[in-house]
Amino acid sequence: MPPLDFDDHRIEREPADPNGPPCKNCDVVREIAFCAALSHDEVRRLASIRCHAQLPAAFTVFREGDLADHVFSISTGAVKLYKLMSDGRRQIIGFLFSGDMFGLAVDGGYAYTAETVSPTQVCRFAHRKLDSLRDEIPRLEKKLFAMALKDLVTAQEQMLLLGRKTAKEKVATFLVQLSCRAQIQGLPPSPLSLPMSRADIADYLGLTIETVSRTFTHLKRDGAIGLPGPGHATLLDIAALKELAEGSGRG
Amino acid sequence: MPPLDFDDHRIEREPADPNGPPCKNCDVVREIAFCAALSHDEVRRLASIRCHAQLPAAFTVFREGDLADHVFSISTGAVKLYKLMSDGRRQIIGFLFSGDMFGLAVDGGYAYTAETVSPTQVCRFAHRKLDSLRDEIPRLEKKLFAMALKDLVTAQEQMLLLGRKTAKEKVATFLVQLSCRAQIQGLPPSPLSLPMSRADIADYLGLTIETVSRTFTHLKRDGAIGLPGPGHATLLDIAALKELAEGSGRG
DNA sequence: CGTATAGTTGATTAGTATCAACGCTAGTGG
DNA sequence: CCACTAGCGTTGATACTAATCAACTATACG
Repeated sequence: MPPLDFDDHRIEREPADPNGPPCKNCDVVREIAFCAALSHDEVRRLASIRCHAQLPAAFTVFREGDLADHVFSISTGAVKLYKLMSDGRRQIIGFLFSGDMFGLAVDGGYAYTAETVSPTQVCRFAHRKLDSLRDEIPRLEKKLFAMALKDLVTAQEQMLLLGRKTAKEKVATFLVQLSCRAQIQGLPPSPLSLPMSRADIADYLGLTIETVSRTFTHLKRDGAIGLPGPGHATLLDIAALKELAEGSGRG
Repeated sequence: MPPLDFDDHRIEREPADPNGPPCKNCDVVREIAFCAALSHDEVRRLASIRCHAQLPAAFTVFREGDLADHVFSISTGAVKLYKLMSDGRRQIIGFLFSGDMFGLAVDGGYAYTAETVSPTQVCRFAHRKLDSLRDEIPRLEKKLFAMALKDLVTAQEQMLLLGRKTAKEKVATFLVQLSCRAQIQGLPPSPLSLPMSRADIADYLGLTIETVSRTFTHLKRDGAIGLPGPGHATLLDIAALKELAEGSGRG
């Protein structure tokens, strides 16, 4: 159990004055995905209700069922979202990285637990304050909508993975996902950083730790990947991995 | 392959005149979930861009990857949404019933195929026309957002099912889902209508036809359900089914 | 230096999938 | 009117993937 509350890690809070000078962190805020389409003034208004924090690894941001009073945006780092069953079985709903948002909820309660994977910088927005901005800035509302839809499409893709793919296909898909994700962030597709543990990967793919480990080993023996060290992987044959991910893993 | 286009089943089209009298189908339109929160005038404007159709069973409304030009709302009947892999493996993303919407998409292409399970009445809205209404009616935008979020929460719940639940838990969850759904529609929770085939249920739960059939039989032997005939099930011990659904199925 | 944790590998088991046969119902056509 | 066929669902036998149980290594930590 993390002993600290979110606010113990709070770094700064922008002044609420909407007529003040552009905040010194506008560059950072602008990078945040759901600010990308906004005007300078709109970004400033958004920044005025924001609250920054640096969180350590394995920090629980909120738990499933908690009152959903804030929305979060990741500046740097990685976060996992998961659901638990009463006997401890866990399903990781998604891994999130720079620019991703989380914490939107229906009926006032978060639908999943959010926990940092590595040290992570986040922005926090109070739902109450964000709601009024959403009313005033239609583009913000539309952007949030688009992000929710993209999450939905991603979740549906993951349902196909969980319900119908083999272990090998699952792991290949996971690696390709991370590779694509890295490229979107302007990073190279191949020396891949894997900040999450094998247990996290297993709970994301609906497998056990052992099966994930074995499958990594198999892919390495096949020459598809390299495992230079813990927390890292090189994709040696991305085409083969993509083929596997799309369904050639049942022969 | 369905030989007919959607338009071959079109029944009527509301007049576009926003000053005309309330359309004779306002009752029907009002029932549609995403109209529920709207004013009479707003409903009329929505109705003016709507197009009704009666579709037969097993009718493909659209395919994954098709240009996403319309959003659909179910008046009566049932629809399944699914994704296919190249070798034919299928994952059903969701079963939809009266009041449910589908067809929202990102990047202009549908992310899944939509097919009727039974004869189904739907409303169709052109994205192009709906978009301008969304700009004019903030409540409509908010309602659509809320529905997308609800779909996201449902998808995440299903990810837990697919990744971590046993066959027995999956089937129990499925039955409880349908039962809750029936109650929301004002129907009794127990004599349950199962319009979808065993194959559909299997592809929804990430199982095979045989395992679904066997699991139904087991639940029947346990006294939890009754199977009076094809397409129907009675929930004899809903409490036990809910318990199973939440995770007591691994003993 | 001892301990804890993450990861890998091996042996065995178990839960579903696969393959196969059969019954039931509905629609078809003689 | 009744065989014939096709599709769906059930049941049984067997196979196989991935889980479980267990041992071991490597690394980090106090």
